Amino acid sequence: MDLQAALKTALQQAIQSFYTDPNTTPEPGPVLLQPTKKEFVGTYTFVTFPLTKPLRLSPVEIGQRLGNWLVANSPLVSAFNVVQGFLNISLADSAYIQSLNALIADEQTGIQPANAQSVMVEFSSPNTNKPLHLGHLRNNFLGDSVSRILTANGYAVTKTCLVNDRGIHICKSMLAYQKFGQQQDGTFETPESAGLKGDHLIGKYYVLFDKAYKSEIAELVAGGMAEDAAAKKAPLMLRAQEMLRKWERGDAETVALWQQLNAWVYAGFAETYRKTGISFDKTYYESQTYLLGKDVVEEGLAKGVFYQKDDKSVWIDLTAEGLDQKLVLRGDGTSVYITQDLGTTDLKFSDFHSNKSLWVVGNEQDYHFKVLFAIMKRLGRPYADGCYHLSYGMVDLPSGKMKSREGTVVDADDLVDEVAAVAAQAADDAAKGKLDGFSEAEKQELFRMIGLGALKYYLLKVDPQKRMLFNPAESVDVHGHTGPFIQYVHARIRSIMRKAQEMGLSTTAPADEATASADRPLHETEQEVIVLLGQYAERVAEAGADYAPSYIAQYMYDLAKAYNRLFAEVSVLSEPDMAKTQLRLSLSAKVAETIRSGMGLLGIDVPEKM
RNA sequence: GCAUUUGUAGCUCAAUUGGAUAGAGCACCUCACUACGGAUGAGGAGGUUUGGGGUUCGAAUCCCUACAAGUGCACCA
Repeated sequence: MDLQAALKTALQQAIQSFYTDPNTTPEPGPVLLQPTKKEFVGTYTFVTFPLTKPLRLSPVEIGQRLGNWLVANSPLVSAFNVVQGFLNISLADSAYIQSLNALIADEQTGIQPANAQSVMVEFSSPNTNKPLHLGHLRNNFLGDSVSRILTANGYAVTKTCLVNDRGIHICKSMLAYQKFGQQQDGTFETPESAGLKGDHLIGKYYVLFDKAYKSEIAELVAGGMAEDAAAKKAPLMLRAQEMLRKWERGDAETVALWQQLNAWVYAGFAETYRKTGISFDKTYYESQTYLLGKDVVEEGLAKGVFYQKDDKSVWIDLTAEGLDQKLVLRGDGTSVYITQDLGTTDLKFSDFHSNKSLWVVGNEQDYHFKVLFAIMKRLGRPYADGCYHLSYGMVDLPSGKMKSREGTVVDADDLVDEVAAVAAQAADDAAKGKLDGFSEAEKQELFRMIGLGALKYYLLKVDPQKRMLFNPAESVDVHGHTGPFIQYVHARIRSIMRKAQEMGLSTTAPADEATASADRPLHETEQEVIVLLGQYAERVAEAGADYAPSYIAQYMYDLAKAYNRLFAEVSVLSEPDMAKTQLRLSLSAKVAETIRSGMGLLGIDVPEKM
C-alpha cells in the first residue's frame, strides 16, 4: 500500500476513535488528504473543518486530538502541527523507506491488470482531400494518449479511425486533377513524378480547384450575378456535383480515379502516422458506411421514436432533453450526417461489443454528439450510456485562426520535420560529447524522438477542452515545462545507472531501513520524490477516469523537477554512506522507470542519452 | 437572438475537484559549477483570478448578473 492510502486508513481509524457510540456514528465520509504546502511543516495535510459540526469541537481541537492519536497509534506518523483547521502530518522516515521499497518491488507501478472492460477510441478522422495539419496532431496525440492511458487502467482498447473518403470535397480534388494534372509529356502527375507525398499532391489539387472555382465565381459576379447564386452556378461546382452523382452510381471511370487518388493519400497518411507513432486497430471508411443508418431510421419510426412529416422527411423531437427537433432522414430518402453516424455507431458496437466508446472530435461538434447520444438512448441502445464525446478546442496560431483557404495551415509533416531539426540544433549546443559513438541514423532517430517529445508534450499538457495557442518557438523549446526537460532527466539518470553498474552496484535493491535512523535522516528532496512516486498509480487512474493526458503531463513535470532538486542537493555515487548510495540509486532508477512509463502514456519515447 | 464553452502574472498554462499567503514555464533581474550529465538548481520582481452581487468557517472553483472571446443553431459532412 502506498503512503497516502496507508495514512488515510490510519486517519480513518483516528476519526472513528471519536465516535464512542456506534449507534449514533455518522458516516465519516471519504478522508481527503492534500500535500502540505511548502510554507508549512509536514507531508500531508488533513482539513478538519468538515468535522466540526458532527463532532461539535473546534477545528483546532479536532486537529490536536487526531494528531495525538496518530502519533501514538500509527508508526507512519512522526509528528504533527495544527494551524487553524489544518492538521499537518509529518511522516516517519521508516514509512518513506517502506513505501519506496514497495514501489521498487512492484514492477508494474501504475499499470492495472485487465479489468474485463473494453473501450473503443475513435480519433483522427481525416479527409482524403488534404494532408494532415496541426489540428489533426492535437486530435491524434489526444486519441493515442487516451488509448494508452485506458490500456494502463486495464481496459481492452480498440483504436478506430473513420476516414471521410467520399463526398463533394473529394470530387473537387478529382476534378482539378483531371483538369490540371496533365504534364507536358501528356501523362498525368503522380506522387513519384511530382516528388510529393500522395496526400500533399491531392491537397495541391484541392487548392487548385478552389482557386479556379473562385475565379469562375468572380467572373459570374462581374457579369451581374449575385454572389451566392454564382457559387451554386459556377461550372466547376456543377461538374463536381455531377461527378459525385457518377460516383454514387458506381461509374467505373470515376470510381477508378477515386481509388487511385485515395490510394496515394492513404500512402501519405500512413507515413505521417508512422512518423508520429500513431496507429489504429480498425479503419472505417465512409464510402462503406454512408448508406448505413436507414434501417435505424425504420426502426425508430416503428418504435415511435421518430416521426415523419408530410414531405416524408423523418425527424426526432429532442426538446425534452433540452435539444430541439432534428432531421434524421431527408424527404427524398437520402442520408444526412447523423443518419450515417447512427448506422456507423451500431456497426462499431456490433463489431467489437465494447462497454464504452469514445469519440475524439473537435468541440464544434458538441451539439451533434449530444443529439447522437440522445437518439441512441431513446432507441434503447444498451451501450448509449457508455458513449462519450472527448471534445477538444481548436489550435490557434499567433497570427490568429488556422484557415486552409488562406494558406495559414500548419502542415503536420512539415512541423514534425521542423521540430526534429530544432532538436538537432539544441543538441549541437548542449549535448556536446554525449552523442559520440552515435551513427548518423541514430542521431536522426534521437532528434526525432526529442522533437516529437517537445511537440506532443506541448499539445498534451493543456486541458483538451480549452482552445490553445500554438507558439512555434515554444512548441520546440527544450527548457522549462517541456517534454525534453523530462526526457533529459531520464537520460541523466540512465547515465548514472550505467556508471553504477560499472561499479558493480545494484540499481534495484531495496533500501536499507536503517538508513532512516535519527542521526542520518532522509533529505527532504528524497522524501518529496518518494511521495511523488507513490502518487503515480493514482494519477494514472485519475487520468483514465477523466480521459485526461494533461494530468500525466503535469505529474511528469513535477516528478522531473523534484528529481532535479534532489540531484542538485545530494550526491548519489560520491556519497560516502553506502546505504544512502543504495537508496538513492534505487530511488533514481524508479524515477527513470516511472518517467519512461508515464511519458509512454503520452506516446513519448525517452532516450538513454541526449 | 438562443444554446454552449472559455476568461487566472506581460505571454503560455496549473491549481489534487470548495481549503491555508492562487502555483509553474517563458521573458526580465540576481546568485550557484573545472559538474554522479548545466538541456540544471536557488532567489527576486510580477495577481482586485474580466467586473458586480450571492451561498459559507472558507470561492479561481458553486449560484445570479453584466462584459469579452470561440463554437454551434443547414434537408453540408
